[in-house]
Amino acid sequence: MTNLKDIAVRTGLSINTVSRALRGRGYVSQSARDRVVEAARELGYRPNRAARSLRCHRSYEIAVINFIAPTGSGCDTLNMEKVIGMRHFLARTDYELSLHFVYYEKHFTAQTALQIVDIIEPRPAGVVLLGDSDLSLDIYRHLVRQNLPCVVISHMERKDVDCVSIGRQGGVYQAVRYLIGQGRRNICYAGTTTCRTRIDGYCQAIKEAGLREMIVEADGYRHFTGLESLFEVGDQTARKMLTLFPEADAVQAYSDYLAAGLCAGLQKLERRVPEDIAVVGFDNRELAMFTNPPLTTVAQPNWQAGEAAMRLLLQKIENKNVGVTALTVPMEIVFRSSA
Amino acid sequence: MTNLKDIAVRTGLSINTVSRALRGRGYVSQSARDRVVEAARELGYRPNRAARSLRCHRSYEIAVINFIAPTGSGCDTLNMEKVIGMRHFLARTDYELSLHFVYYEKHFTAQTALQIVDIIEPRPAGVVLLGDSDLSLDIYRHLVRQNLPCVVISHMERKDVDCVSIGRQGGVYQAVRYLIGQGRRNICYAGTTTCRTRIDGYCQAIKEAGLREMIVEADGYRHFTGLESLFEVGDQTARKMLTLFPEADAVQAYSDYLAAGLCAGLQKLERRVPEDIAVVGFDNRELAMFTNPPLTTVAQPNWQAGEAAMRLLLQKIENKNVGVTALTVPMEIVFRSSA
DNA sequence: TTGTAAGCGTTATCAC
DNA sequence: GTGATAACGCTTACAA
Repeated sequence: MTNLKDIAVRTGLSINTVSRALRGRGYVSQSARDRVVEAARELGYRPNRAARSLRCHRSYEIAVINFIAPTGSGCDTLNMEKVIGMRHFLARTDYELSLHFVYYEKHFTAQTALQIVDIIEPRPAGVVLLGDSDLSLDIYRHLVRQNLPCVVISHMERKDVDCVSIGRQGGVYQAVRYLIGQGRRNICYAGTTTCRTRIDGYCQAIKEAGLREMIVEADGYRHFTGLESLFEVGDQTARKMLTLFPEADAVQAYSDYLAAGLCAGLQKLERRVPEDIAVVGFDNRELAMFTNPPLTTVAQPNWQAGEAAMRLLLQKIENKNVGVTALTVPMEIVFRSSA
Repeated sequence: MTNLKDIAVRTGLSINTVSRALRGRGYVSQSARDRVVEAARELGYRPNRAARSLRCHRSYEIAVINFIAPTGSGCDTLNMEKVIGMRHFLARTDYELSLHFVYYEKHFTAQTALQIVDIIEPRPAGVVLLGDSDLSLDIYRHLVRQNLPCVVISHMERKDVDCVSIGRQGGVYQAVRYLIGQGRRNICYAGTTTCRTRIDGYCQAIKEAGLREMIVEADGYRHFTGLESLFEVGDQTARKMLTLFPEADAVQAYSDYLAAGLCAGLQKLERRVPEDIAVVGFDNRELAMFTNPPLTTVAQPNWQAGEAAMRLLLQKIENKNVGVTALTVPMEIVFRSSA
């Protein structure tokens, strides 16, 4: 493996000068720099990160920690898209992205703590926390206390931690406004009512338009054990919705999964989608393209969220004095056929 | 951060002895060892990986390089599942998993790819190559020439490189046998005919049962620009299939995407799935749960493939003399309603 | 503008 | 059994 010494020998300069030339620091004459760069290219020089880290007391590794609920499917696609966005932002920088999964029980356990220790043992330059959980916040504080730059990608829009959040409320607000613009007047919201962000967006739009709030709790949704049962929940929710609000002509669903079930359920009940009832999904998962009809849905800007989180993290790594920053990435509606 | 020196000072031993005691190598008296271990625990000692790497000329990083076609959606879910399998296998080892993406253009040459790989990769302990491409093989040879342990997760079952492949042929073979067992006698295969593995499995089962080969080329499938058009291709393929083989009572599709389109297309043509025609998908993507009816499909054992690849890679890293090993991970049928 | 020398934390080699 | 000592490749004072 080529090292600085090889280049020094080749160019007849000292190791030191070579180092400066390659990093563009300090005084190096143009001719020396040119020779060094040329030699480095020819010899296929790649800096030894271990040596650099050792000398500089500094790591070039960014750890992404993905919290995974034991009930879940392993790892959410949407989170992986965020990771890809992060990786993309890191391209052409000196940083590596290392991927970690932490399986959590409901609360912070000794088990969780151990997993975290293993992850930060090699002292990453920074950490991105991914996945829904109050746990994220505990870990965030823990890491910050250790002086590790850290960014959370969060469900909620919080101002007290470094975080990037997806503008869920604004997304649903937009979608409902769109439905209103299409002439719908009896717009339901279907989903879990424990999670407020989406509902707040819905209520805001409904209120502004002077319409009636029609919220349908999707029973059993929170305690699902797999996606297939979720689909059935959508089916039942369709029935419930039409019983509570027979006049419904549109529905904003909590998720694409629910929306898919909702479409099927409504069709079984002889309602046409979107002619009789418009259905709007949430997340823009792959399946949104394959439902009947394909779903109009509020899309998560995963890629952008990942990029934004990484940009913020690098800022914090390179300038530790940056204050707490909270960003919100707006959602966008993807129009297909269901609304 | 505690280092060996701190422990040496604390125990009154030399750094060297401390190092040996902690690694369990060489001669160290029991009492010395006990004192060292105790002190290490108290001080919360964690080895400095950068120093160790530097000294031992050895990295603790495993790079996963995912080749991505620019037409694709960014990163295939199935590949990410493999990555998760790999990460899982790495838990509780000293290795990190670092993630890389290489987007290749149409006229991307092996040369370009090599340059990119060289740039993104500062000496990992090993490399896993992921994603469809002849490029993978060129890169594989390049890395092996550099003495870098390397494993490919491949579409084809090859014997000349270290690789883990998914038993596609066997998967389709099983599925067609299942269809035959269900009393189907006019079983089609629909998909691209340029890709032979699946077709070989199909033909094998058909031949063994003395049935007629009925292969339907899915026109336009190869040159799709997005998933939505794929859905339409399935639709058209249904039409074509019924024209060519009106007696068809089952079809093995090239992919779940195609199968989804096929189901919709067949239903438009007044055929019931599975009563009139059974449809079997391939891949077991998330969408297979949301089609109408939910797809019976040949499932990729992604997690296992990832684990197997990582197990093989670690073997190669830790014992460079291991010969070329090719593994095949069998596929399994997931039964839903479409067949 | 360039070179010299020290040191980051660890492990390997050797002498005691 | 144990302890000096010398690397590993790089960066940073500081000297020239």
